[in-house]
Amino acid sequence: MRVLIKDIKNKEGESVELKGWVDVRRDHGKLIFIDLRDRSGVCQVIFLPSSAAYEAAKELRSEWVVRLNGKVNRRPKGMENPKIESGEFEVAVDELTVLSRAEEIPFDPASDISLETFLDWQPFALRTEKNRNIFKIQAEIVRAFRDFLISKDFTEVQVPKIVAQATEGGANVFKIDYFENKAYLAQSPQFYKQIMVGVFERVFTIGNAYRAEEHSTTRHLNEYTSMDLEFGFINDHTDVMALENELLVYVFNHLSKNCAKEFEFFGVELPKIPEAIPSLKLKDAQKILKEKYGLDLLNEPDLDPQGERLICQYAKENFDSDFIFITHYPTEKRPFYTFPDPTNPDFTRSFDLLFKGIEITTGGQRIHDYQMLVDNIKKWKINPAHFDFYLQAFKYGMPPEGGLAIGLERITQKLLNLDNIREVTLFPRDMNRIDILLSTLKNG
RNA sequence: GCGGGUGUAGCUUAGCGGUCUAAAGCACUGCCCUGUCACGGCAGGGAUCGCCGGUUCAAAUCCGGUCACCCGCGCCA
Repeated sequence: MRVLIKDIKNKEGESVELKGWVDVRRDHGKLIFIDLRDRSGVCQVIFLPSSAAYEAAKELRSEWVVRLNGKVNRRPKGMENPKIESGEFEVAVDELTVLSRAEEIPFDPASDISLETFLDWQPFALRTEKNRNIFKIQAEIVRAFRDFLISKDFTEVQVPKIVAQATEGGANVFKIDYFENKAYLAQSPQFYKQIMVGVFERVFTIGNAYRAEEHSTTRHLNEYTSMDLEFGFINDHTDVMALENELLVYVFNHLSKNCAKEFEFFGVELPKIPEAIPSLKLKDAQKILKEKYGLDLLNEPDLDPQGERLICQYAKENFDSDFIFITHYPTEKRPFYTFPDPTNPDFTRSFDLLFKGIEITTGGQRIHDYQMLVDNIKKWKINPAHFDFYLQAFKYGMPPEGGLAIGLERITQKLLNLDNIREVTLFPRDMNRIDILLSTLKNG
């Protein structure tokens, strides 16, 4: 029976079978050490000249996959390795089977590589400790998001990614051939999650969203993971903000419990998240930027990247918060379904959440009144006939509702203080690359 | 799309007009090593310095073009 590496500490003196990858080899001639890696951790195994496996062990190289049998021994005094969980023990191997050989590895997994090399070699590069940690943390973010919402009586739904209409305007969409017709890749699950509020009252969905924007930045992807939620019977957008606040507190608590080792690896602390994340109206944020930092965006409908960075700095200095809500974006800047502020309809009951200088969430209250939606669609000069399907949900009774979306890769990136969003994306799609460089297809 | 930057062994980098017949660490090959843990020691293989052209007695090094990638901006999660 196979034993996992993390469990060998309970098997002292016993003969165990281990399976895994050769992490590194240290050949001392008469004495060969291998660091063996499996899904649970790393341990040292030792081959002595007296072992039947000794000759075969001379052949071993990095990333070979092996099965071995040996006895778990406590390491000699002074030979413990405090850096690894199994460091007080080692396995003296007497039987070795090579399950798979590996070619010479293309780079040193313990050293830094360039982003380009990482992307070129992702199927192998993801095996490094750094990358296992990144994607373990990301998986736990998703899990915490899901667990929290389920505990709040939300229902998870799956929604299509092929859509008939270029829904939201603004961002560009990918056109695809759909039999005899054109179709598009969804920019967001927006319409479907709203429709599902009429069914379940509270829903969430985690899935890919597509943006055909020709940009090359450290925070954009053409395919990203959107964590969306939407729920009914709200009073206004502040209910959505309050839920997100509670959600994030839950997520970070979960991470501190389940990913302490991984965060330690990156040398980062989890951000402090206030019980009430500070909030500014866009206009007020713009005034602060002008007065405090001399950045004049007063006539802009939004903050620019520098404005986002500065207002986050302001939040850190004045509220000791890595997070800040910006609310009340101009009506003209937001999609047609955004709920206007009754006290000043030029602005909306909408918000962005900024975290360490970038936007990680957009959300708000939506228009739930059928006639108001239809009027708005006309005002936005879109053909309401294209939205008949969506509008059914509102025609037949929709409670006041709202929701939000969190960019999974962005929150992961900022949490770990990593430079480029592609470092936290499995197989990122950007202008130049779909796994392989598109330029190599052009030329080859 | 616009602006800036970078391209030197498999990887990470040094060299930035002559001393370069291109250097180092890791990886790879061979030999040595019974306590290493990114083991160590000795030896070796591996690069027409992204590509094309120009300036010069002389170009990895300067200039122009080109290709590729990276960063910033618009836009956005």
